[in-house]
Amino acid sequence: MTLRLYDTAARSVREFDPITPGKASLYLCGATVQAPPHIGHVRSGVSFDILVRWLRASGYQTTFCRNVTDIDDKIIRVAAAEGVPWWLVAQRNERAFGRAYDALGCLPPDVEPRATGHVPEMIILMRRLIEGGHAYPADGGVYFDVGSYPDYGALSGQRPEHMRPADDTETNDAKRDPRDFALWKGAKPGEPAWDTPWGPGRPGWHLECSAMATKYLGPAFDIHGGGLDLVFPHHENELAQSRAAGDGFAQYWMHNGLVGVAGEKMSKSLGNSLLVDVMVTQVRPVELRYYLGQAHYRSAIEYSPDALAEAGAAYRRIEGFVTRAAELAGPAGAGPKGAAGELPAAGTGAGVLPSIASAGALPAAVLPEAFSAALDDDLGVPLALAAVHDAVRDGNNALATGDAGRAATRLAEARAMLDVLGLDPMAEPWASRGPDDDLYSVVSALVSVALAARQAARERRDYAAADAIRDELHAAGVVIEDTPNGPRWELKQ
RNA sequence: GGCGGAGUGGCCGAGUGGCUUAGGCAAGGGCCUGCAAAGCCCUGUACACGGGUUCGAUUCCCGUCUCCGCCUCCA
Repeated sequence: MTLRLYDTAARSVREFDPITPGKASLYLCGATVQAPPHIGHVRSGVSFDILVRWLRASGYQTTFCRNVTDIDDKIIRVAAAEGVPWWLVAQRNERAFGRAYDALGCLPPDVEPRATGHVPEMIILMRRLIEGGHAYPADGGVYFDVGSYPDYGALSGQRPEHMRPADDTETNDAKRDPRDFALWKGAKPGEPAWDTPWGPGRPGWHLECSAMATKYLGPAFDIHGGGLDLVFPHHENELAQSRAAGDGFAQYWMHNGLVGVAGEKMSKSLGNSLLVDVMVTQVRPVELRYYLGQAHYRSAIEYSPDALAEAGAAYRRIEGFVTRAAELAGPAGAGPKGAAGELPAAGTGAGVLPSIASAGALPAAVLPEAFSAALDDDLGVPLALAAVHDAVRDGNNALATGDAGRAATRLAEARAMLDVLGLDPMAEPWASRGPDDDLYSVVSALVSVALAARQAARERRDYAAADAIRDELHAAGVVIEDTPNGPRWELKQ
């Protein structure tokens, strides 16, 4: 089974046939750092993070480039409103995006270029376009001549003749045609500017992505990704300008579905943004990742607190199995959570699987066929998660019947699958405090004392006392479970 | 006006021309447990509406309704 991906340009699923066998290159339109990220932004990040992990797990040597657009109209506007330099706004929001990606467990890209650092590359690209008759300088700016490029509209299906004229067309009569778009915007008084042969100004949004993508991935690369809302005009314009300049550019265009709230797209102007910084204080980041990743990446998500809570419950079921099975597997597979001290080290011990994130390892050997087939089919995460749940159920059965060997096998499978999805509870960044933690050892000792007292009470059938101890521990955030091998405990929240 | 997408059981969410009632959450029943928690087993209902094609359609086609995204800054 080979990887098949939906290509927006082809409007169909295509077999992935990379430019260089064994390698994959991916450019993702990342943040325009004009505001802090909301969960729609990180849904895109999570979706393509899963793609990168799957490409690597499938053996592709993958180069992942995710840009930062650190100059645009809104950044300038926000800075002016606050009376601070534009770069202060850009830096602040870039940090917030970085926090959000990290919090959601998105692997860092191999390259994360900023637009303002690539003006020379943009100048070169503009010069090529002007010399080729596809662009023209006018009134301080440089514009792409849509009429010079017959394939314009190939990606989005939009035809220039059908486009609604922009409302502000009359205010920009430098353009030869209303549909022409700015490659470079001429400087206005008080605005940041970079020098070019055509005068000072700043990058147009589309140009920078073409310049950065081809600089780091080559004139032709494999996959270009982004949110569905970027298909037109942004990606259409990128494609037009790069192809017009003679570059092969992206071979596959992938777009993730948007996250809606109350029937509307999330957007700052509507005031309905669910900011990641706020969300992660209300829900565990790993559960937020599960929620954003569980639906197919091309589906629209309509946010609701209930749906988020359900996703959290589903994840906790998976996590519960992994934690309990790892404890049974012994120290080699010991979980990050509070381990029940006295459990016998039964089983073969699954050990700690190498993480794709850290080692680029290939756990494909342990990946169930159903899982791989699901992801190969245009990243079918929903079906892949069904395979995870199958392993969890069977693993729980094994645990219940004391079949340690089978439990260990299922644990290994589950963790390998979860690693591909960035959801392995025992891998970075989800692993929580464990025996290495100073405070943990104190808590562990205290809980052990309490559990011993509870056991004593149970043995003399003083259940009221035993339950009182359990309730008090519970109130303190320590949850007790009695197992055939004795009580175990975990810190919850 | 143009382009694209969606309407699935209480909820989230896959998928397919006729056997997967995907999977999860929630619910009910049972097992286990001193009780609880966790876990396991079992159970239920669906495919927006109206036509058409077909031996047969939730899945294909047409129409209707509703919704969403884009055409302007946007993941």
